[in-house]
Amino acid sequence: MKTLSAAPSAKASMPARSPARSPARPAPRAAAPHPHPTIALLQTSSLANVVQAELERLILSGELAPGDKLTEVALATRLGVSRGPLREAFRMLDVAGLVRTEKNRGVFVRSIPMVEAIEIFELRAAMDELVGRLLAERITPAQLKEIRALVEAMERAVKVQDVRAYHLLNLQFHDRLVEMAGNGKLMAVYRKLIMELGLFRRLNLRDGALMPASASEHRAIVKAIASGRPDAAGRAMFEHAMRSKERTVANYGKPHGRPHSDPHSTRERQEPQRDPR
Amino acid sequence: MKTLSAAPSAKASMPARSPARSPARPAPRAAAPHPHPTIALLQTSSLANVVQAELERLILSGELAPGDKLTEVALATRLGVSRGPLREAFRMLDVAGLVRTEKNRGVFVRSIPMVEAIEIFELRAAMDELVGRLLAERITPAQLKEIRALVEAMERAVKVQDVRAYHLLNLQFHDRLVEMAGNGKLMAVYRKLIMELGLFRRLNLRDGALMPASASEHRAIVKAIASGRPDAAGRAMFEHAMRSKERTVANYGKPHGRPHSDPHSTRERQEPQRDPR
DNA sequence: AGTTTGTCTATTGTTGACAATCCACAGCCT
DNA sequence: AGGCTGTGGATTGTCAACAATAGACAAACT
Repeated sequence: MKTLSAAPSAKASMPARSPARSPARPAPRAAAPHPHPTIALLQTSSLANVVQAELERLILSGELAPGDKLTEVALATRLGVSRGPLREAFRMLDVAGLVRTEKNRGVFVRSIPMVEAIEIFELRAAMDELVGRLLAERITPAQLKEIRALVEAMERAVKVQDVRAYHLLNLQFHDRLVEMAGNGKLMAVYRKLIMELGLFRRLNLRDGALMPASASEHRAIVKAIASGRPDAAGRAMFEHAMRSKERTVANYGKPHGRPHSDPHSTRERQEPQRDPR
Repeated sequence: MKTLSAAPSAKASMPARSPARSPARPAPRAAAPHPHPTIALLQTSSLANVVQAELERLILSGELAPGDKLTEVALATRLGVSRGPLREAFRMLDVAGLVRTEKNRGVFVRSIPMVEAIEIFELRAAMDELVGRLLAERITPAQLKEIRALVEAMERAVKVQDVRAYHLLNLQFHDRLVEMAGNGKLMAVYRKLIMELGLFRRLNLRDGALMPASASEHRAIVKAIASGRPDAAGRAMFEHAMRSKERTVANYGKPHGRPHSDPHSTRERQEPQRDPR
């Protein structure tokens, strides 16, 4: 099952998305049961969409870092398209919160300031509480089994101190829970928030010391959900999200070894930095 | 430093909006204390932004109704711009959820199905719960006075059976509460959801009989917030939102006099409606 | 010397033209 | 008649050229 892989980016705007919940739209066109993948892509995605997805990937992977200026001709040349579709992709990413546009000056990769990250954590907590409530009422045994497996995988990662694996599993765990809650809008907003948090480097891993705490909270969440009590499950998830926030805030300013001076550091990383007075 | 953090997202969807409360954005460039409004607009808004705002207005006012096809040349001519900026505006509105794009077929005003409206109501409930929690802790006496005035205005509207006034006051009441909560991200997402709900006609007014219930819940909300107990305030707001959802669902299918066969009915209102099997 | 003004270049904003695709309808074949 | 095929018109997708703005550097003036 590919559940997760498609999760984080998932085509923010989505012409071709809609996994289960979208009302209809069975086949992109007519009644084509097996459209060749390339054909299907051609039918649904325009250049603007592809460019948008690719830029999203570049940004979330860190290849384009917060503050970077996205020059139109340079990027268009690099991606092999003209400026038109690229600009359309810029507009999508702007609304999605991944870039910021300054008129007549250009487009820049957004950087999420601490205060905004905190806001996102709080909002996510509220949404997670709803997730817990919904799941306590409607989760199936098969789903319970699945998330228990994720929790166990996380505990193994803790034992081996594999911070990277833990991080990915953690994302997958929460994403699956949100998805299982069965509220499409909730899921869409949640993923958008997680994407923006991806711009808040300084968060990724480091300090594996607090992994155990997080892990034990996960077990408590599953237990509360399995108990079938909406209030308890909601509270468990809310508290977990708020504690994640606290942990992040606590780490603020800590000397954090740069994750890894990435090989792309040759690129210019010019913050706009106008108005120097 | 320019604190350009001013209105992080807000701008994307609603450039010219946000009446009095917008944090700052005093001078777009340099240190111009009193930029002529027209100048300021020229400095910040490109055609794509203006077009986006105008389309947003047309859609939310109902002048462009759900299902309407937005033909590029027609709209571009009507608005006096070329197709480029118009297409960029389309991409923004697409991500914002107001229109839906089908490759090689065109852009259509989205229509929110009932199930999605319900999802939005639930999500809003979760967010409102957070709003209540936050407000119980940090609301000021002046703010309390303000929202009490709104509640009283709503009660007057109920007494006179002015459904339209009540509806607007209700929107304002909740918007102010969210704003007072002091979480910018929360506010941005909340407003986006409300905008999408605006596409869910069948909701606006009608059945003024249930106004009193809604109104009394508002008073309970204010009371809970004023009491300073986060749990109580959160619960009050959550329950209110969920009851709003129930009221809407209950009205589903009821014979509802078409709001008003608007004068624009001459326009084609062609649903795509392909795939007729 | 410091400040202001003028010019120049790189980059963005906008437009119009060209290519590709879809849809409807007419004509042909069985 | 019924269904398939091909053509025509309209609309969208993409591109490249043109106009406008911002930022930087140099010259001129006080």
